[in-house]
Amino acid sequence: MSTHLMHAETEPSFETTLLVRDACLCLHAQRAARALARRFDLALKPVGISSGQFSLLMSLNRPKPPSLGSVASLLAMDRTTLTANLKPLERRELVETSHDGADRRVRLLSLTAAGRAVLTKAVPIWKEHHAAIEAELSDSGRLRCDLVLLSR
Amino acid sequence: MSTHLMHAETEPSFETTLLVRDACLCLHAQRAARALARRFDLALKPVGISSGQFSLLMSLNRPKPPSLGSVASLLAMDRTTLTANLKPLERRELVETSHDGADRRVRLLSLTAAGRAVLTKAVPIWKEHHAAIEAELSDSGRLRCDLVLLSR
DNA sequence: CTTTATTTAGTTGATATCAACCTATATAGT
DNA sequence: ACTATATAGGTTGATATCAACTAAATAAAG
Repeated sequence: MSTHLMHAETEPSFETTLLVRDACLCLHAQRAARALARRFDLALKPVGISSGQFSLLMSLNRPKPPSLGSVASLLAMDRTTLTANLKPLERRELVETSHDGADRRVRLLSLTAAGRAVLTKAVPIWKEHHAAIEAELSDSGRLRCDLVLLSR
Repeated sequence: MSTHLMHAETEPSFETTLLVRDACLCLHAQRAARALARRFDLALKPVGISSGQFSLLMSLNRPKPPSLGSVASLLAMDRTTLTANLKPLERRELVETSHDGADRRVRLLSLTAAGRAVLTKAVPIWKEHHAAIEAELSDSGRLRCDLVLLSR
């Protein structure tokens, strides 16, 4: 009788492991994200922010202050993660929060002058390093497109 | 005199922000990694492991126990992150460690029978959900290839 | 056979990540 | 107005992530 018909749960073979390791997009995305984050962390160290903080500060550089929830959604990040990420930036007074007059539940996020100054120094660094990374890829536009798809 | 010649550091415009937000592969990779992790976290919840723990357990399913460093390198993860990630798995006795007789610095990692049993249940879930994700992409092989490139 | 450099891993401290649970405010249905 | 539901956000606890520093063992240089 075959194991399939018996519904026996045999342990995954080494071959299965290799297949999963090679194929798993979740793993590959994590690996790539970690490697990229470290790369930008290092590049942005002179400015004193991490890659994630750069993305967050950038997302706050708008004409009108966005709400916490909309930024979390933009970054595909849990609301509570964003709350935590804001703490060190508020402590360093790069970001400040205010309340929406119309809807008192909403917490609006905005950059301080110091926050904008940090971005001013960070953007040229980002441009330089991002260009280097795109040069390593054959079609960065297509990759971006796929990543956006995966983010829903 | 132009601001360029003065090397004046003007604040990044909203247009610059939009460019960076749209283009930044670091941000897109983080977003995709977060979204994929959440998706597999949810799928693997019945088995009691996270997506990261699945990847780690899978990477230990080998004929010969690998060293901590080699696994960290495989996962493109800091050594010390791996040390931390092992703790809950060791506590639950899904993973155990031993020492290499030849080189006493090396810590060898291996699955316990319980760890293999968890993988046995997790692999079919992974296969199902991973197939669904690949179906959403036009060319998953190419994406994988790019992600590997970015992981170095 | 020492002395030095390299490799392997652990510890600490800061930040990041999310689920589960909770509060306050706003909106819809009656 | 009044209750029910939905929405925006916070708090807590567990795990994840990495840099900086430390300790131990090995390998290389002399």
